[in-house]
Amino acid sequence: MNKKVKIRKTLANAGLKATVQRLVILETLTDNFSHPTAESIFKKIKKDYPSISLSTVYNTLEVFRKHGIVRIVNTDSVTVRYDSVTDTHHHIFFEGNNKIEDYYNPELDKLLQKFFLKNKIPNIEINELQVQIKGKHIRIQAN
Amino acid sequence: MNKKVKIRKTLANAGLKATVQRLVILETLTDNFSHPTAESIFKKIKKDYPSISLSTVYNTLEVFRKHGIVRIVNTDSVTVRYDSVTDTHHHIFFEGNNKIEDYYNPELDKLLQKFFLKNKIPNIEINELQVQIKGKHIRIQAN
DNA sequence: ACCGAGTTAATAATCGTTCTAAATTAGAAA
DNA sequence: TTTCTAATTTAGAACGATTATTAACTCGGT
Repeated sequence: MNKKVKIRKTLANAGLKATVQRLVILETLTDNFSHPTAESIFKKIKKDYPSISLSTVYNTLEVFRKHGIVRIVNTDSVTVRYDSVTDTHHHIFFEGNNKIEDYYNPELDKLLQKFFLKNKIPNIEINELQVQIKGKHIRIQAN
Repeated sequence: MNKKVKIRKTLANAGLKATVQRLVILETLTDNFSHPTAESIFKKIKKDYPSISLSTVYNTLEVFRKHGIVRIVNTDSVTVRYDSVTDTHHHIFFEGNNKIEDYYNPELDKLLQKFFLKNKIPNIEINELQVQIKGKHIRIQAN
């Protein structure tokens, strides 16, 4: 299925009108794996579509979040970053260059689920387990 | 060892002057397991020590963070929350009431370390693995 | 093509955090 | 104990990110 059609379908499934702004914001987000900020999404879009407003980007991202179309990535900076992938996955935080990457590993998910099934925490019904992997970006040695 | 003495020692070890403000901020933080915000630390202290400034709280927390005395807890809200426990541990995020609790489990740490030793991620030298446990607070059934 | 609810744009307001510069203070040295 | 100085604190301004407001616009159903 074509990308644009997919995006339209996502909006329709959520019961959201397919406005130009929503289409372009969601497309920007799905094309970018860098977990952009609202501001950087705005700037990227502004080039091809100068009439877009920053508040529309904020509003739209919040609407998307409420509908589970995007999620917020937890960083230790003040600004919020977005991710259009909402299924179970983890995040790699590269020290220094401020990059964030997705990390998928169903085996890890299973391992964690199993662990918390055995080691029940009282008073909580877990619905998400997410690992934050933090470290330094290194170059692989050629030898 | 007495609590106040311990706090003085922590500051001395970091090479930081033991000012009243630092002592009281660090004490507030170590007494509170609720991962407070800068603002809420400020308010708590203000009662007994009305001359404290909000910027001092911000400054001091940043100094502490740089010296590894406190760490920032990643939430998906805009405001930053602090934790005076800096050794390896995980966080439980309770949905709804906005509470955050520490979760210790050396077995989990070992499990994760072992996992990532087997499943190496290219280009990264991992120095922290932290699990975010998210879920609903529930009441245990009495039967 | 028209209508109405939903959406957007522009901008003001707010919130949390950082910066600035002058006043104060801890702690080393005399 | 007093003096000195660099470190620290204070108050408030400035800043940057986000949210709220409201009038104008538009999508999609008729």
